[in-house]
Amino acid sequence: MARRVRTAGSLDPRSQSILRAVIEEYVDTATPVGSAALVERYGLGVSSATVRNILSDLESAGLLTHPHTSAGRVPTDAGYRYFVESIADSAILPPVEQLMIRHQFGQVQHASEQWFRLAATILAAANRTAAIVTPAKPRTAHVRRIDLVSISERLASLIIVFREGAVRQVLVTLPDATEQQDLTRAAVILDGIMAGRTAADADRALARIDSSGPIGSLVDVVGQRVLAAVRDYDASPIEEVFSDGLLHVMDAPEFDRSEKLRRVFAALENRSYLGGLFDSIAGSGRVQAFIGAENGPDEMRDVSLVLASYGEPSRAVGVVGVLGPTRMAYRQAIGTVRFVSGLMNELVAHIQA
Amino acid sequence: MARRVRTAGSLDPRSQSILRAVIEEYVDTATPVGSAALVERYGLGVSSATVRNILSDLESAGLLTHPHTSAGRVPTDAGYRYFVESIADSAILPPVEQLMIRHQFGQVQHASEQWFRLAATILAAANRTAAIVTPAKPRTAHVRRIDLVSISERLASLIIVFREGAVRQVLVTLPDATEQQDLTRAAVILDGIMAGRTAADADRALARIDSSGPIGSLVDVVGQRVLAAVRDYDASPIEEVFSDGLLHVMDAPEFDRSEKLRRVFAALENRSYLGGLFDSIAGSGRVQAFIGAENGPDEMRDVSLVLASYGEPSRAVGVVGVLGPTRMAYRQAIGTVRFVSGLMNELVAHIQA
DNA sequence: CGTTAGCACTCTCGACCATAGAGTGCTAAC
DNA sequence: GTTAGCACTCTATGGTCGAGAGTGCTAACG
Repeated sequence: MARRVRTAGSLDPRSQSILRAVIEEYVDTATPVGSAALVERYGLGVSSATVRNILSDLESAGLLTHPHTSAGRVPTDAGYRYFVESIADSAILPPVEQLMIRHQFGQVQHASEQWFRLAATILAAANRTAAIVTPAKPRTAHVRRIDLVSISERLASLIIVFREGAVRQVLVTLPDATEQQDLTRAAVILDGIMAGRTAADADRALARIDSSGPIGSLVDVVGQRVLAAVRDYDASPIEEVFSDGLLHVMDAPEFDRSEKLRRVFAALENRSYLGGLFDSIAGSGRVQAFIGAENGPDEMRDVSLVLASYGEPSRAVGVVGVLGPTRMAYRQAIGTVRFVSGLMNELVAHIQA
Repeated sequence: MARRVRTAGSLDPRSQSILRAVIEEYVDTATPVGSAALVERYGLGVSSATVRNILSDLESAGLLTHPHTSAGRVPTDAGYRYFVESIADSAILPPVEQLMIRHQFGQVQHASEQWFRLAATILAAANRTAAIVTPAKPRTAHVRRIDLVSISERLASLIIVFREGAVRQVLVTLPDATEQQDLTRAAVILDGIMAGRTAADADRALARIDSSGPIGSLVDVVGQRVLAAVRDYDASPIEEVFSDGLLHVMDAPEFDRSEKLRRVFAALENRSYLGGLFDSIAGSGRVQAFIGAENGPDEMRDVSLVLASYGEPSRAVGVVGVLGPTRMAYRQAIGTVRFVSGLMNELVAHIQA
């Protein structure tokens, strides 16, 4: 009897508040919620019979389901979606929590790796879910600095600092026995050639290099390694994924029997999936929720992600977010993710000034 | 009727081979093994009744147990221990596999991080267990090189390269607006002061610095940050843990119901436990197995670790190893861990030459 | 004296069944 | 439109039963 409710787009206020109540209760208890429990615990001024009618309407609107005839209601993905849309704008972290998080960032050493870890830890703890953070990564990287440190006669450590903040270190086998002094000279030359360049630029610049003489050939060899490293960095869709709170996911009762859990972990270890997802939000600047089956692949149909990108789209962007069961405290999740992504924005802006 | 068997120390050959058969079968099937199955599948030239007698002896020697009266036998931790001792020396990886692993290491970029990842991946795949690798870390680190890269007027990236191969990057807020040129000068000065030094040495050297003048105060500020970073590096028991194959652990039937699994993951996230364990093997240079309850803490009583250290004890040491259910293919595990740790040894020796 | 066949005994596991409880959907009255 | 009442449905729980697996013991055997 879909009288009151026609489409998910327009719900009368009472239906809406009952939907909220169902979601709230289900998020809390993880068991299907019945009409009696709602009336009892949410002081709606009506009887359970009335609530039953409305629940039935919400069900035919596709926002709730029934595991079986005699069980209570459970939100569908569409139900969560409706809920999320309705709260998205108002989900803002209370100032107290904002302050606490800021404080924690103040405590830590000013190394970007520490920030990513901390961001993941904070998100995980605040939401009792898993959290994911990726470093900001540019589409095409620019070299800022090149350094060579002698390790032994024929081996050196090549260090590349990118404008976007990342640092890469690789070992280089040298064509001839070489002193630190010559390495330093080569590094200065390369620095002059490469600084500010992208992989494509650098390729052209390197072609014009005079590779005669002992230093020349050294510059040539190392230059090629730099190029390879920059290309390598460009090619990987995500640099690294910092995660925390996987235990929280294990604790969720819906992942009791380990099959679903296994699928989730498998999807997480598989970076190409995350990479694709991240592409789709990179630069949008807004918090986005991916609920259950919306995620596409089957292995993620039991979880939701709440993600936001940070950074300047024209420079480098990264992603922060939270992963948990579809039965997730979305308001809290959206609030914390929004705030933390804003914070990461500030940090990145600071670095790329 | 512990006739044939008195202590775990001396077993007659037949008992020994039956113990092996039980372990082999149990590792394979994960179900208690009965006398009939043994006779049938292992062509022992005796009847099941005889085998039963021996099984009973092995049980009173503490090497096997009974889940309940009418079930087959299951190895105890002591049983595995006996088995491990008896094969430890002979567990050597076949040359073909050695070659394949070497080949894979040859494929990868010469960056130490990649090696750790690869080592973990190889160990996990070869044993169908989880694998753990930590970078080689010195007890007290020596600075090899210091570099400063300007990010903005008041912000610079400080890069510290350690003799032992690690690289650390932190951001430094500068006391005054500073050009790259001055940063470079400061870096050269600091490099002169710090190179080859430990935290303690550097502390003394820094105290004697002339911190007057603009460069002087810059050197002072950055010097303190270097010191802090070096101390920080010294203080952390493990730099980082690379792991892979956690999914394999989830797949083991003994971790069906997730409680045990949860405990294992919790123990893994908790670094202090791993740190302690690693301390106890660091520098021994041998492959060591920690079987079930031998691990001490309850949360690890269902798993075994097969670990080896690598590196020069006087320099830096790291750990490689494998983590799986106590029901683990120890021969394979010991073989691969031994080989990979040897490989890591070579790589480290190469770097620290 | 070690080995073996035979057998009674024990315990688990899955199937089956009955019952209690939760919650719905419908009807009829307000 | 709301509500009380009630029949109905489905799950979850617990108990019983039989089959099957495997042991331990006893007595016979070489």
